[in-house]
Amino acid sequence: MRLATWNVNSIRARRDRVLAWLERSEVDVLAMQETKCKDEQFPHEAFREIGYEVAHHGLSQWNGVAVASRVGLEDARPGFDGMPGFHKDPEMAQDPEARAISAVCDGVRVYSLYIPNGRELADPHYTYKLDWLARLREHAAAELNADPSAQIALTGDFNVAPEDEDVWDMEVFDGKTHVSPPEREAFFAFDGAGFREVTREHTPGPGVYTYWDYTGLSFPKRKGMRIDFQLHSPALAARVTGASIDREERKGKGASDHAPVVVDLD
DNA sequence: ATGTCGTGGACGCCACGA
Repeated sequence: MRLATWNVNSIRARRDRVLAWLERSEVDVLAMQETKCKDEQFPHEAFREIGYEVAHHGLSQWNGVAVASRVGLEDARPGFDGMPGFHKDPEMAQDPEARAISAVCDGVRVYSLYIPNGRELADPHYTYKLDWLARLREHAAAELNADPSAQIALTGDFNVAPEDEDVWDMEVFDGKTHVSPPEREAFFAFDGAGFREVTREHTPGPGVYTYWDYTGLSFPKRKGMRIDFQLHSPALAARVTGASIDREERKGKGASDHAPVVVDLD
């Protein structure tokens, strides 16, 4: 089975490009983030025509996550137990956001995750990001604890660059989000919960990224970040035979600012 | 070979998020 994750940055703007990529990439399951649409706006029929069933969770023009599969799609669940919401005023009620969905595809529970950006270190969004990651870890740990043989994939845009080599210049990120010690601790805590990041060993750096900002010619200048990952439970990680980052998809007009991150399973 | 992109609201720009 081939399992991919891709922040598509609007499925309506990217529909034909995503479909064309699916048709030639031999991907069986694709987790998408930032679909930027409500459920009724998702182009389910176009995916169905090329053989993929889709579970989508979108509440507004922000966020939006989906799992597309051509090997079965069962028990789709939006969110996860304990998922926090957000409001820019911490005193107000926190609004739910469409940042997580999961479904079982050929025996694997695949999560599509869009971790909050954090914005600035002093922003409430940063606290939200850390809380969101901690709650996700607690949920994933409980799910694995209930069945240690479960095949679980936590895939998506983590908005964390875990290693210094995951950004093009650490000095530029001094005092910024994505590289702060608490964010990195929150990321590595998944390892302690039994979830191993499986793509890096097959796509070693430095200079290997999954995201390049649209501004300032960052892609041709190779100023990117590695922030998209796949964290697998032990039973799933044992099946991994390879991984790749399709940076060709970042090229040309109409590209997402993220590249697909692909894992091959036996 | 490329000097941001996408969405929505009230337009033909602005606000917002990234």
